[in-house]
Amino acid sequence: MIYFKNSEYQCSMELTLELIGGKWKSLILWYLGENTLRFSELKKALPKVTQKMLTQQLRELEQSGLVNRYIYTQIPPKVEYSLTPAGKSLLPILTSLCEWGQNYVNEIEPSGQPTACQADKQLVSPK
Amino acid sequence: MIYFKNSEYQCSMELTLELIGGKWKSLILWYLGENTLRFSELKKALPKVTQKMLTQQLRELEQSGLVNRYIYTQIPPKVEYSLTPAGKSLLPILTSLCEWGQNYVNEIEPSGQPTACQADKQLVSPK
DNA sequence: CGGTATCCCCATTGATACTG
DNA sequence: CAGTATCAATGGGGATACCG
Repeated sequence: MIYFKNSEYQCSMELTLELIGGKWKSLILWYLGENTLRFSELKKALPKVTQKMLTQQLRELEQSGLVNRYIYTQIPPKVEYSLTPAGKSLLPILTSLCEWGQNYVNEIEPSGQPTACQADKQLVSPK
Repeated sequence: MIYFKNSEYQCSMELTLELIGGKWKSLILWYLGENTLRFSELKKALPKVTQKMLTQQLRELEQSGLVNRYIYTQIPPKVEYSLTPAGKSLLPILTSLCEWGQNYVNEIEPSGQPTACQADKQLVSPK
């Protein structure tokens, strides 16, 4: 049994899922990657996530120390998000997961269009 | 954009999360590991999951081709679950996630008790 | 034992409006 | 622009009962 932040977990996997198992968390971490993105950029990259949800999940990731939040005190406001070292340390694993998903699709449906992990992300980064 | 099973996904990560992002799916895959477990054993290993949820998540994992379900036609019934090759191919990544979680805890709370991934699982396997 | 089938609640999420 | 605040709705998930 693991005790952490007033909760108990049966195993490390359960704890890990508490940190990144939220509905959109892995996806947010993945799209942040090595980049620094403004809130609106993140919102555009994740159109299926509502503003409310995005804010909420970002706050939790921030509490967990996986995401940095930098506020420019100006009007109109500007807020930038990036991964902390702890967050970045997760990226290799997320890459593996992504590749696993690609292999899965290719084996189930070999007819499908070729997919590429990095290409996915580049679709959203250029202005 | 990736099309798969009548749904469209923005990237491979989104697809992967569809497969294993369910509330308990990663945990189920993790506890199955290389083992073959009966429904009741799985239920005991995951006390926080209700029978309904466990059944439901297992069905979805089965549909996705990650879990085998073998039914002994006898009374009382006996059903055994195990990972398919596709499911097992995920285990190294789950192990990495687990280890990442341990490192995270140790860095945030160095005072904590030593944790071990494998030890976690052994707690539930003996009788 | 390993499930369905029902009922039902409340937590998560969405939609909308407002603000520094 | 990047949020909060509020209210409303939906469906995820719990509890219970029953079945092959």
